[in-house]
Amino acid sequence: MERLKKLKPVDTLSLVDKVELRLLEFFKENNLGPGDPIPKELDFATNLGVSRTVVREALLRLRTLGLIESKKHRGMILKQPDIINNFERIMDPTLLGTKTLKNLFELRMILEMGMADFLFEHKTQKELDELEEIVEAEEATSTGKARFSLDKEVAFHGKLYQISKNDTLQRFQGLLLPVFEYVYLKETKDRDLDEYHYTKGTFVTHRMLLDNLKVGTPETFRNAMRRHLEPHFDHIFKNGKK
Amino acid sequence: MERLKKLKPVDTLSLVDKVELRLLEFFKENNLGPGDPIPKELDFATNLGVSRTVVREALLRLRTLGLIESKKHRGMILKQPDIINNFERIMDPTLLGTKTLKNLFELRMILEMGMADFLFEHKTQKELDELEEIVEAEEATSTGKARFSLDKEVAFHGKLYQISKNDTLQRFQGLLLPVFEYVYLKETKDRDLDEYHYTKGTFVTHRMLLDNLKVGTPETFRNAMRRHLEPHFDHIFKNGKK
DNA sequence: ATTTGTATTATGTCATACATATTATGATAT
DNA sequence: ATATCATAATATGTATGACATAATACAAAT
Repeated sequence: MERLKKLKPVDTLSLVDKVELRLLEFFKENNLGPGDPIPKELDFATNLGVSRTVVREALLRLRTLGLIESKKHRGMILKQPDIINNFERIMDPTLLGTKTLKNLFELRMILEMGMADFLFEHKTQKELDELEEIVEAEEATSTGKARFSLDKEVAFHGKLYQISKNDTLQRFQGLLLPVFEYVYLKETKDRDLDEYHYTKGTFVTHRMLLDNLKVGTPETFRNAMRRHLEPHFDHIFKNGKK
Repeated sequence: MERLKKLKPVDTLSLVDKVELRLLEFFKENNLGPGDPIPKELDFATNLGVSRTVVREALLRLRTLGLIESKKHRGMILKQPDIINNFERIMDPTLLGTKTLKNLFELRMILEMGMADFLFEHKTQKELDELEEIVEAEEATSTGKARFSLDKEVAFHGKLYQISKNDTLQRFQGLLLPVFEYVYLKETKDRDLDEYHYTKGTFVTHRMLLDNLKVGTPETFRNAMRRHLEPHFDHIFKNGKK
């Protein structure tokens, strides 16, 4: 009975699984890179000794992952995989678990805290002006309280990501946005941000962040951002402990 | 001729595209979430008025994205999509373009800069001890110079991510690792990190980061981390300007 | 009660045929 | 000769029907 332990499980991979792996091998063996055309489905099928169906499903997977692009009715070529794109289709807050949502919300805060150096490195006058406009529009409608309407919030922080000049980061935050909104709304239901007590009596507004971005340093900006995000940090850390 | 502008392009979506969207709608309409079983392929096919082939391809896409799990020969159920998993298969530095690589490298630095608050919030004595071990092992073999072997580097920073207690972040960094290594190696070829001149004459070692994590604050830690990463920041920003 | 056989079921795989869009090529008209 | 229009060739897209296979439940057997 004990001897059964020696028996290693046989590969239970489906044909499609195997073909997918073989295809990836094939691309590597032949040094195929983005832009290169690949053989047609039928050729793969006959050479691999499987039906076109199987080849097609394997190719479809790689296409779904963004590794292959299908020129309709003409052929397929390898493609530079688009990392972010895969997220987009599944980044639906209603389908993600609460734990993942929490993680993603935290991730966004980490990004905001960590991007300071890139902002200062890449900021331009034009962008500062645009940010200025956003803040002014905000001030015109705001009551001076801590709570902003969600769209103003999004506009301001979105602009920051844009200034970072990192496309991947920018698109990534675009994906995190629905999550942010989702959690934000849930959060503001629980308690009233207007009433929130900032540790030093004042809260850091978008205006202050902007001024800081203009004349400050990455270091001062990080500290300002930390205080700007304080309600969120507080919320996360408190809830984690209760 | 001008009137042609009014003509909006007809939907060029393939049947599979449409079915994929319909399926997603269906899940929402019926309030289906992770764990819930979904109708079988044939039922979808007859009800949608398309062949099983099309339904199957649409389902396969969602499966590839991790939205659906197929219990072999028994049926399919909705699944909590695994955000990170999709990355893993395509995160091959040789297949990613240099621009994306640069973005991802930057992204990793942003994460390291931004995670301080979470480290201080979640750190435990046990983890500090483990980090201590890592640093000691490192010091035993190191010459005291700025350059560390890659695996020590990975061990230390990997531990930090672990301390953050954010699974998504942790797995994300695991994916970024190959990119980091890839860029790191290219970087250290260009110039010698041993010779690197830190702005204040000293460089921040892992030991210092650890001590800071023990007795400092998120704020001091961020500043320490910034200086620890200074060679990388410098490299990125210099190259961007030339 | 545990094991073993059996029917059922939904997915996995196969084979074939036809539809459709793209491109190239050649035919036609001005 | 240039531009426009048919035509054929090609590879993917879609449809259909069939059978294989694995998971499960339940009956049968020891």
